Amino acid sequence: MKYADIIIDISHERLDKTFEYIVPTKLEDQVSEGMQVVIPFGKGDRAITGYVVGLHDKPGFDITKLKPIARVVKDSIAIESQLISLAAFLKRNYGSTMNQALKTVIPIKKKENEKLKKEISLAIPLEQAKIELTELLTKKNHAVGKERLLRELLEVDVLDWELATKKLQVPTANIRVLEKKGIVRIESVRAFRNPHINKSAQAKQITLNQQQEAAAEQIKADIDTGRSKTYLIHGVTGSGKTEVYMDVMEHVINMGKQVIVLIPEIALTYQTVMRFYTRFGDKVSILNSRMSPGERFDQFERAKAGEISIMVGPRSALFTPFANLGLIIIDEEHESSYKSEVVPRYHARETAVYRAKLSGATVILGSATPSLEAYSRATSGEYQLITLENRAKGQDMAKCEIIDLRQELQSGNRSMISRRLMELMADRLEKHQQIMLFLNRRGLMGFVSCRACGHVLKCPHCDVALHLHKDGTMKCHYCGYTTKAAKVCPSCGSKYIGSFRAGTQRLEEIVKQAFPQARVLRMDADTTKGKDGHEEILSAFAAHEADVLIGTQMIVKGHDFANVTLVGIIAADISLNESDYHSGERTFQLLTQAVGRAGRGDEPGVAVIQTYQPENYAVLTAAAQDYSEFYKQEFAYRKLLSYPPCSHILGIQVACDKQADAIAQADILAGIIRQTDPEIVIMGPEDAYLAKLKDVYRRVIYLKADDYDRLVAVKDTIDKFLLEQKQYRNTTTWFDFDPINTL
DNA sequence: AGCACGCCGACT
DNA sequence: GTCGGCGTGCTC
Repeated sequence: MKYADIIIDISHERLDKTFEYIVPTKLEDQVSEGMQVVIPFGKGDRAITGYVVGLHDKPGFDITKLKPIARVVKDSIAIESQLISLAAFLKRNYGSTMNQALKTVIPIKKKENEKLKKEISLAIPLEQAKIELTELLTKKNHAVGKERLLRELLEVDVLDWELATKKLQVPTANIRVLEKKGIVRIESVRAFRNPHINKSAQAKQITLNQQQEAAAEQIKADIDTGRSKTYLIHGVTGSGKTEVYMDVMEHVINMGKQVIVLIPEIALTYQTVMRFYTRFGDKVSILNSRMSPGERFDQFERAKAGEISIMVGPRSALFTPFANLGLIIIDEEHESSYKSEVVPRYHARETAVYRAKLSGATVILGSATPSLEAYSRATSGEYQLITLENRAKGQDMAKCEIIDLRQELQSGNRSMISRRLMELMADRLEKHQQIMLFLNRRGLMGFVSCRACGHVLKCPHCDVALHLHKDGTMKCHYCGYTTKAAKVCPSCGSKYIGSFRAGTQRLEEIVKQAFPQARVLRMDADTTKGKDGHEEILSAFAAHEADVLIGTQMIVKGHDFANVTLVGIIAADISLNESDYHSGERTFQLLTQAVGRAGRGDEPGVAVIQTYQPENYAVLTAAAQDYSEFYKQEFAYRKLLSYPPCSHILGIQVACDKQADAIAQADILAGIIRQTDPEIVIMGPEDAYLAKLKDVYRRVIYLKADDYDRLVAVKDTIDKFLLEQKQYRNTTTWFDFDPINTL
């Protein structure tokens, strides 16, 4: 007799353990580790799905209480044991239930999303079929449907079920009868939905330059000796990291192994995807967030079936069920989208390294502005550092000018655009070259406030400002609360109340005013509403249908515009004023990327950085395009204040609809932490950044420790306590290790 | 999570 | 006397 350990598909801490079931003899050859099964659970034996995570011959529980597995879920993708250990890794290192971890690791199984295509074909030789047909015609009132079907089958080998029933109007009963007689055969074929069909593009021969060649050869040599390593390719913008990736990818694929390529969500554009298609053709599959669960499921099935060898996609593509994974590439490794925002809040970089270890695969991280985490590991020798110092085609990096906005103001210019930038813009417009203006402003603009007393109108359910919409309403972007736009200030009664327009919108007006002849495109949340809004604006700009492109971060990522010779950064220090330890790093990355947009073609580029803090190290080092200097200073700062990567942070959030309970529970947890690890640094409990969201109050506690495992230990202690405590069961607690966004 | 068991209040 | 409130406990 076999016994199975099963994780049940209910995400609740109290059920977050394995339950043992008997494997019925008739299911013994079907049940394996990773299989999805249906089991009777609880008093009423209600049918619940679960995942088999272990099998053994001896029962480990009171045998009289064991129930048998009901059935195996049909068409489920068995999670390989490797992915189960990945789930265990996520649970341990990022905090979640095993069920939540398994769900992030396995493809969403939705049977209704899986289209089955039925096909009809002849089950007998052609000659015999002809006889059958003539026999059929001798009958007086013979079924015309059958006749049509047989005639068609004499012509073609296989016939689509849909085609037969809809177009040929053959009644399904007729087909069934023919099947019973053994004349035709009906087969179900899975209809895969591959989102991209365009194969017209031609692969062009790519030759690596010396620098790229050296990088690729180094990695390939290591792969050949069978030692899996993690590489960080630090290559300046335009150095051609992608060519290096592709060269190594080809090598790995020729070895019969598979490759996962992670790219940031925002870079998942047509161009990026096409580069892989033209090089590798049908071997490539793409995952993106716009795909339906069914489409994603299909792609994972294809990967498991061995139909593809490359999966390109965002964070979640990391869990592609490849049997023989040889390489994981993480492009733009520093991007924050590699950190999950839902439990388990895993980081793709660490998780990729772990998955690679499990299957002996190699990891390549690439960035022009590596994260402090990756770069510090590279300098310590944990990762292999590869540097690409020159642009692929030998172009010079753009020249940078820093404009001190304080001086600008002193000399009477109150505009968003400095005189120097104006001057350069006029020059470029005259030369018919293109300009990009970059306003480094995140979200929260357009809120409504009173100009008399400064009162800001907030959502009654959330701790955030309401946004004014064009239809005369005010909306909360977090919960959707909508109300009529206020005419007077609810606080002081003043009628001088209004919203600030988004910065990009005002910038557009200023540019149009100053250069009435210039064609201006604006790219922000307002102008990119449609599905391909992004793409449309960018390709219009690439086709030189506009002279000036104005936008937020989204315009600085990934696109090559050969004719852009001037990049203006309107306010470099806005992101510096964000109150978390990443602000310097984020500013440096954004500025470097923005500067890197200039001078991609033959003409040299110029970048103008406008700032109120021209002496700031992030601004200075970005202007000088000096990563190592930036790294040196930023690392010293992190070291001094014990921030990652020099130390680790655990954010704990307690949420409850009753504010008093949230506060009380957070205090209790803080007490427990003090007890279990008196040495650990505790900050808080305090209100979360959004203290109230959808009428739920949130408290946060931050812990700091040099040793990650100490934080894991605290998490485990809290988990255990939560399981045992009876009070405050109405609160929910979750963890965020090394958080990227302020909780 | 869901369901049963169980011990107290206001009802046919 | 019983119906039903939701507190407590358990689920292989």
